[in-house]
Amino acid sequence: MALEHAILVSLAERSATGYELARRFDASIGNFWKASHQQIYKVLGRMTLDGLVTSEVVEQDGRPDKKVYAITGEGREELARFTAEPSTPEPLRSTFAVKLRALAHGDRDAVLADVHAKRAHHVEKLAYYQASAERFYPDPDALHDADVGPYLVLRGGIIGEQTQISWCDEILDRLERPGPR
Amino acid sequence: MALEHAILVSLAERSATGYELARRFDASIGNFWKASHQQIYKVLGRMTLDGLVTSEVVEQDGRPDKKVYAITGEGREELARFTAEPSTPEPLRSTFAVKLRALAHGDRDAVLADVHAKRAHHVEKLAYYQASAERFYPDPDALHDADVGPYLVLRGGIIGEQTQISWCDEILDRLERPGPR
DNA sequence: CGTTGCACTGCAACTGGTTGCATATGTAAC
DNA sequence: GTTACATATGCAACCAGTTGCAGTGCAACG
Repeated sequence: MALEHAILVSLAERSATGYELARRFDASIGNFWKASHQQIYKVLGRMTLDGLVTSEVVEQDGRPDKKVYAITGEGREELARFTAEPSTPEPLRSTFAVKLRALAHGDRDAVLADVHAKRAHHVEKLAYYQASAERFYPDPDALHDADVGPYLVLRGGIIGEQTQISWCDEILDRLERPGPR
Repeated sequence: MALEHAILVSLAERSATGYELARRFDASIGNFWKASHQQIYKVLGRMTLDGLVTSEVVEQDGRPDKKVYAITGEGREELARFTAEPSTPEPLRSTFAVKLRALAHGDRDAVLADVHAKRAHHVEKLAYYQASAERFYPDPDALHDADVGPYLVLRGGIIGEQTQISWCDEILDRLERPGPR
């Protein structure tokens, strides 16, 4: 149930509406945890009942009313409890690896095209992460305490994307090698 | 629904019982797709109805009867169709990253202990992957066609684990730096 | 002789997440 | 004027996967 905790982290950094949270889950938080707005509203409802967050309706003109959610003391406790809990190794699921493993039983050219697309995707994400790093943490040796975690997460994103690109290169190098086909 | 395809790949390599598949999903296939035996039996049932696999009951002495599953022509077609289909970027979900991001709101020492545990886990997996590579593909420049896919998947596992270890080292380097805490 | 462990299959209940749809309002572009 | 887009919230139906339980039978360990 880590979506709850991702929401708590996000609200601990700054209170927000469900809609804003959904956008954060498209960008910053979304770099390591994806969630749709439907899911977010659903979970926010349960979290309110559980006392982890509270909401306040704010009227706006020119726009629909919104509910601003804030983390509660209980929410902060839960978040601290979560960080203290030992984590279990995360089961990985890679559709791409399934496809690659199926190479000999399928369409080699199509897989190759897919690897190219995957590579381009990771190049784009890497550029985005690197831009974020330069923008938000230009001097990584002098970070505020509150920034250390987010910075290290971003670093993980960067080296992760670099690795994916290297993997694609290794695959392409082998599959596009002169001769076979 | 990639579990179906993971099962098809596995059965294309060799026919098996649900039980055997479950064990493969603990090891080789399980390196990139996890599934419990309950899930596997459930999906095998559906796949039989869909005509992707067939099963034959084999009596054994000293052991319970078993159902040996084999891929059908239709299953092979589906597998080929799957490899030809462009894949969408996989939404990632990392509980560890959520925790790391929550560093400032939680228990620093506990998170640190968790990073150490995570590092040890990846070191172990890396060793296992490297042993597999040496055992099954001692000469990567001379692979059978059928082995290229599996080999490249294993390579992805190896560089992925190395990256995770580097990430842990970077985190530890920063968090255990003299001075703080 | 009892316990543990492996081989083997499966159902039932639940949870987390996706997809599709509904609804309301204002602003900007065509 | 109409169409599209952004803001804003949410329900209902469905699907994939997890957890817990249940059962058979043989082999090995102590």
